[in-house]
Amino acid sequence: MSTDQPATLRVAEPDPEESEGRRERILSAAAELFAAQGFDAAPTSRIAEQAGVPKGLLFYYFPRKRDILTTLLEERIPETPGLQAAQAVVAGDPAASLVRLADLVGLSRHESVVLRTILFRELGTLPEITTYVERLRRNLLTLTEDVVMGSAARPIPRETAHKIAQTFVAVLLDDANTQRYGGEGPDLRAAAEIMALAVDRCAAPL
Amino acid sequence: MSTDQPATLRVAEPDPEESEGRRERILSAAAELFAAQGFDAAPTSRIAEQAGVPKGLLFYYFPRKRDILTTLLEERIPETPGLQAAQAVVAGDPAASLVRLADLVGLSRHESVVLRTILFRELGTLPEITTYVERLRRNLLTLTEDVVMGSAARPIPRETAHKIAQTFVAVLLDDANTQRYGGEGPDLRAAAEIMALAVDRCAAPL
Amino acid sequence: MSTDQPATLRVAEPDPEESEGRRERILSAAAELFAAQGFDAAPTSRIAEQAGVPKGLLFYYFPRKRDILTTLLEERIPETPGLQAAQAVVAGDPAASLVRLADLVGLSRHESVVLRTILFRELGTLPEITTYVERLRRNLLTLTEDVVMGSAARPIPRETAHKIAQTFVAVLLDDANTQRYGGEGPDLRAAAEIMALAVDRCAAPL
Amino acid sequence: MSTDQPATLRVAEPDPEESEGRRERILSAAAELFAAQGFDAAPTSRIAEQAGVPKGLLFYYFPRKRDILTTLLEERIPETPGLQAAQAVVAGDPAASLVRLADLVGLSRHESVVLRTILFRELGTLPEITTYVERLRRNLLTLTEDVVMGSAARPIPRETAHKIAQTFVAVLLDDANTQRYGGEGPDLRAAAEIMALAVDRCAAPL
DNA sequence: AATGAATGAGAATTCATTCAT
DNA sequence: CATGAATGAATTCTCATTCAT
Repeated sequence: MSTDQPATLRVAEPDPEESEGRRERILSAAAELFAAQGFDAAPTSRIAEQAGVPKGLLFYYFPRKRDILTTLLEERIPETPGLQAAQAVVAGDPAASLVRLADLVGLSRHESVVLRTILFRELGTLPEITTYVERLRRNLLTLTEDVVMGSAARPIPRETAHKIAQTFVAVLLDDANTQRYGGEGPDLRAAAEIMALAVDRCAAPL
Repeated sequence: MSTDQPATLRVAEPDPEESEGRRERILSAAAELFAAQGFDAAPTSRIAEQAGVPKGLLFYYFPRKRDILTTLLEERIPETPGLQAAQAVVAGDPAASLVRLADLVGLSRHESVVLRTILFRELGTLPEITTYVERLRRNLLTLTEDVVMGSAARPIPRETAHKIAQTFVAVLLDDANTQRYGGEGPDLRAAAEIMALAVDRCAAPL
Repeated sequence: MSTDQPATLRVAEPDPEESEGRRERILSAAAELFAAQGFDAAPTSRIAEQAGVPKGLLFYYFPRKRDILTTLLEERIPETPGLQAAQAVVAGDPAASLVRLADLVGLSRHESVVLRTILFRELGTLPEITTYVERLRRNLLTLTEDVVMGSAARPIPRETAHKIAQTFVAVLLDDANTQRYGGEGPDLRAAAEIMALAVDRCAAPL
Repeated sequence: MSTDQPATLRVAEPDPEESEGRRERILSAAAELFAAQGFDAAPTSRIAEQAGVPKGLLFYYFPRKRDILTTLLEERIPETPGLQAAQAVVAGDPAASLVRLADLVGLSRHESVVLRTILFRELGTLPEITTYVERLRRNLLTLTEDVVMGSAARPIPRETAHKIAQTFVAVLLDDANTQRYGGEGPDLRAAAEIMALAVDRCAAPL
């Protein structure tokens, strides 16, 4: 009885190496290496080695090397679908709202950084990547625009909100891009404050 | 007779193929190919072919392949040295000034795009590239800050100018990055207008 | 309850896919693929796929890949055992007799062509194949010689009949070989007529 | 002076291994191996080894493995172009003429046998091979027909000559095919005699 | 100074075969 | 009996780099 469930669990995940599942370990190792050296420069043999699996297994799961990359896109990269503008809105405080939004989309969450690095590096080599990045920008645009509209103390023209969104999304993406190489990027909080000033200025009847 | 051979030498330069100099042609061909397919995916043989020079010559001028890349960085990438903030300033009109600045630094001039593409793609692989991009950002920051300060109708705090500069430079760089793959990036003019609103709001005594 | 399972077993055979038996389906698929692309170029995985059986089953029935080939030779290639010269003989008409013989041995029957293709292609790689082809030629020689002797209007020397047989069998085999690639081979009827002329000439007292 | 020409020659071909030229040695080694084990089963590494050249050189001369095969076809396989029917004709003796023709086309000359082996084996895999074999058959047909017409003691109908040619060419090709595996093929002399009988029979007014 | 033939260290990928279940 | 996940040896091919001339 006490052996029932525990036994299964104990046997299922016993080997520390097996804890993640071999297919997943290949994906993780590949993500790490693609990010560090680029897709072309990362040999499949190294991926297998780092994942601790035989070389043949890579091609059992992913017939061609690029399938590893596209699978990474499909399975590992978080979309922003569930995210609602309302979750970020701090009524009457656009600056705080935008900072919160940035936090929620989490482009700079560590786990994301590795994948984002691959994304920005390999941009333009695979159509899938271009498509993904374009969709990401569009999603962020809509989200940001809604947050700006929703958090403004007084109503502002949608057109202005749109321009602000364009600006802020660029900052968001430039920030993500900067993190690829650990450089000093834009200050998200500062940008949010500037956006708030613009909101304020344009809302004010003057 | 003795004049015969020298004549050939004298004529050597006008040859259209020779017009640019073989070393330069190698660099141009490499730039094109690195941008199009990435550093790793561009074979030296293709570079030689496209440059119209024998393969051996590549390694005569550039002992290792990566030397072509670093030379490209050193010799071909325009710095922003001569540029003075004053050249961009349109007194009293921050928006126009920023647009003008963007134009002057010319990150999106066609010639630049090729090199920028390489830069952003190979970011993180060569330390030289990281160094260059960081310097570029710093230069742009200073320049932008000065332009904002110089074009504001009424004085604004330097701290605010700094934040605006951070924001606008991010937009500038995100725009440059977008051009790598021909995607739709931020609208520079819109961003400039937003910056102007912020300047206005913060300058206004309210 | 106890009838439940057995019922399933009883129904097992009618399944259209099962109609031929899985082992037979493997052989058929292999024959097709070996003929189309050659033994080496036909992967076992494709054979299994085309046969609609799991890959493991191949090696259950045929421990090594070449066992599929040898089994094909043993079980699928029609010998000419039952065939009697008398069945082909049209008395007094050697030409018609030879054409009839060609028809009876049926080297060019569609089903045979596939196997013959493999045979001629893989000739020299497996000793079994060489043996088979040599036996085939000998059988055909005897058969043809008898048909020539039996159909000649007037008696001819066995030696001449032997030479005619050698010639006609060569035509038969060259014809079979030609069908491998769908090329235009010899005209069997024309060859038979020529043989008849020779018979006639040598039988005639002049 | 005396050192001038001889020196060059002496240095040019000194190494016994170099005597044939490396590119040629690759082709010879490949021919041998393709004939012995088939195109697919002969690894490029073995070819290089047998030719005594580094593996990379194969791909320097022949970018893809199949280029070795097609080059063999283009450069090593003797066409029958210069051959004139007249060269084989022994007036009034069709049998001798046909034997002589067989000798002149030399399908069974040792050097040819290796290449012919490849040809017949790989028939159907490369279109170039099919084309070549079809052209060969056509050339032989014309040649044989002319020899038959030219050597007949008394005139015979061209149609009959054509049928005889079809028959004899089939024997020729079957003979070549047989030599692939060292089996016992048709007797060319016997076939020639039979052809002569047919010529005789059909020329005779009876 | 210039060149192109040559090389060998890998690269991605394939595939027959094994074996635990 | 049957299976499909797993493996590693082998294969074709690429390419930066060298070097004799």
